[in-house]
Amino acid sequence: MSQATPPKPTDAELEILHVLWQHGPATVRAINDSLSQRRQAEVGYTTTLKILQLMLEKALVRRDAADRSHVYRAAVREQETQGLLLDKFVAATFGGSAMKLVMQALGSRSTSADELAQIRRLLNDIEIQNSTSNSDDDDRA
Amino acid sequence: MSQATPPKPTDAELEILHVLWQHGPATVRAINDSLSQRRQAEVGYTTTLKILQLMLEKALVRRDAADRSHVYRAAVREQETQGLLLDKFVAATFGGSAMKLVMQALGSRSTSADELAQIRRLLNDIEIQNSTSNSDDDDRA
DNA sequence: CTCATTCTACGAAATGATTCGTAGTGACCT
DNA sequence: AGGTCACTACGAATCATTTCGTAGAATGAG
Repeated sequence: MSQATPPKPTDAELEILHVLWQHGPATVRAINDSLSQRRQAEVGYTTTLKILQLMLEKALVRRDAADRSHVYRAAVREQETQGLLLDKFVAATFGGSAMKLVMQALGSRSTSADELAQIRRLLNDIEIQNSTSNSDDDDRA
Repeated sequence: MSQATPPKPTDAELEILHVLWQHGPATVRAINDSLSQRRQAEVGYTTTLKILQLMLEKALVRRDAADRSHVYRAAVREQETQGLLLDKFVAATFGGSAMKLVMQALGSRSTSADELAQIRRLLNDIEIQNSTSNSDDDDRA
């Protein structure tokens, strides 16, 4: 059981993870280029390299050092990482209430009909899940 | 328009804002006590004081210095502040997609029937808003 | 008046994140 | 072989945040 959960990525680390999640394994050079595009300004090559090295220590990424230019890949899944960050954020900002967060996200933002329908579909799925896993509780309000 | 938007509060500042939002105006002493309760450990009195002084500079709080022990009050509204933080968070973590956030928040979390109903109600309200305020090709922004 | 208590103000240490410069190494081209 | 280029490793400067210690002023009790 030496598999400690990788720690919460910082902002810069998260940005690199986004690149890796989107593009798949990549060299420092490629990651740095993506990063420079994504922001408005050039990012120093060694800055990106350094962060990747720190991420390697934290086990947020793995690397293949077979070639001279190492290839990095994400070692954490997108959904899990986002869930982890979401938990922290909800705790700090909304006192732990995911409901408040959802209300705020939907309420103070323009949401298209498509998106609303998508959420409804999700709600239905969740309700089905809830009722099938919990047979004595069939409420038809 | 000299009303610059107060900056994004840090974690410690946000925690103090929570206290102020919940309890209303309070002295440093009272705030410090609430903080110490909220966490597991004692918080140094001067630590709380210092943060409040910084928050004052940033215009996150106001203070009444009439008495010897100053009374601080929140200068930013809860919903607005949460909305600001939410925007930043969604941008950094979900690439700007509030939808992904909502899906994640609802999907990977146990949500009660009550809460689901609450969200459905909110969805209905939003759809009504959308259809009444915005009929087809009538763009009155 | 004097002492103890409580307050504010401020400096500064400790920590974490981000950035970049420099050094060293290997590869490739001529 | 010699020179140039791209790469990794690493130290260190910078910046923001959080924390606390100390000093000095006001207050109230005896």
